Amino acid sequence: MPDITTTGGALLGLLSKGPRSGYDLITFADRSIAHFWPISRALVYRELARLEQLGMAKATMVKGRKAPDKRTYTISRAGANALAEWLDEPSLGTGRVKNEILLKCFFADRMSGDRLEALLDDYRAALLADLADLESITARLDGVPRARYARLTARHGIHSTRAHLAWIEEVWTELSIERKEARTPH
Amino acid sequence: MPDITTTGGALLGLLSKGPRSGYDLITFADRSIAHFWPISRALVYRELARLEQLGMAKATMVKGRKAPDKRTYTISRAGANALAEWLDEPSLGTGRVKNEILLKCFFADRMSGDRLEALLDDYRAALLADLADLESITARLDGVPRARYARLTARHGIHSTRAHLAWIEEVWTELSIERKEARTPH
DNA sequence: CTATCCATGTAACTAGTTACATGATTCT
DNA sequence: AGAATCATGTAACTAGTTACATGGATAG
Repeated sequence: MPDITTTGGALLGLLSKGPRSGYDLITFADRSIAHFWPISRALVYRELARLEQLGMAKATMVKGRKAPDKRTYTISRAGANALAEWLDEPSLGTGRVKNEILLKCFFADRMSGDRLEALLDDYRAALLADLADLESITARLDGVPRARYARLTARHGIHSTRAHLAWIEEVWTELSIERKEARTPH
Repeated sequence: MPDITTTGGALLGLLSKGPRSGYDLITFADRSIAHFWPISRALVYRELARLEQLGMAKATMVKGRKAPDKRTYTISRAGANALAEWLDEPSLGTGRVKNEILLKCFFADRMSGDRLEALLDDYRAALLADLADLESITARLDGVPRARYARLTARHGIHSTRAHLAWIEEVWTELSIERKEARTPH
């Protein structure tokens, strides 16, 4: 019944590993769940305020010595319950995937010149960077039992990224076949 | 300079193929770009109103005979320019991927019993449904030159979906190895 | 000694979703 | 005749982003 949003669930999940400030949660989230659930800074603070209001987390002010004062949040009993409930709820669908590059590719016949090729090259570069990142993450987590599920989610990223790269190659071969055909008409 | 949003670009792209009403655009988008750029109904209407206000599309009222009156939108010269500009802009990153199932998987050690298995089973079912859908789309578009890019985006979905399915199998094997180890401790 | 970064947040805006409304048509 | 569906949209809400603010620490 406690109307938990997905981002709220994510924050409760992170808090369930120990008390953290908003800032801590942001940096931690960036290096863990951001690949499949990015959260912007401002949203973290707003959601934390809401979770506190719902009684799912408790904030305590901590005087800063070499930094500004901050609020440290601790998950409450109610919060732990809500987290468990949310985790146990079935999730429908396959996840929202918004890909602007694909959108542009869909309209590629409206593009000028070889913009599509440039688009694909940029895409590949970004994917390769991602892949390297993901691979260093899994390497670091390999054989660490506590990090089992973190590693598995990174593995998902690897599978997925490689698939995107393979798709790019497919597009390139199809495009080059066409260009050859265009040079030798019927 | 005309501050075009991505969803605005998508609508202009669809309008560039011919005049359409909001309703037409919604149904068309659902069967074309929705796999990588879902747009909700209400947002289509709001974006169309904005595009009209910006002078990128022109609306004409059409009396309905067996249906309510409707506005049909036609892309304007300025709209076509904005579309071309937007398509030519570089797009950074690899696309936003929000996957609630992965998020839950990340927190699987907080889950009760075999909820993770159920989660993965649901995920697989949804992916298989998606895959069938995507395969029927590509089959339909195969060898239709006009639909070249539409087909390629569907191919992207196929690559990606298969990767997700492969990941599920990987998780299953890892989980079953662990269960075996749990039965025969050190 | 000043420019940049760390650590913390707030305020204002934009994008996206859900719920509501309506009348005609076709299905049972 | 009543229920579901088509074909349109509007209104109200929620989620997410971008821009702003601040003061101490550290690097050059």
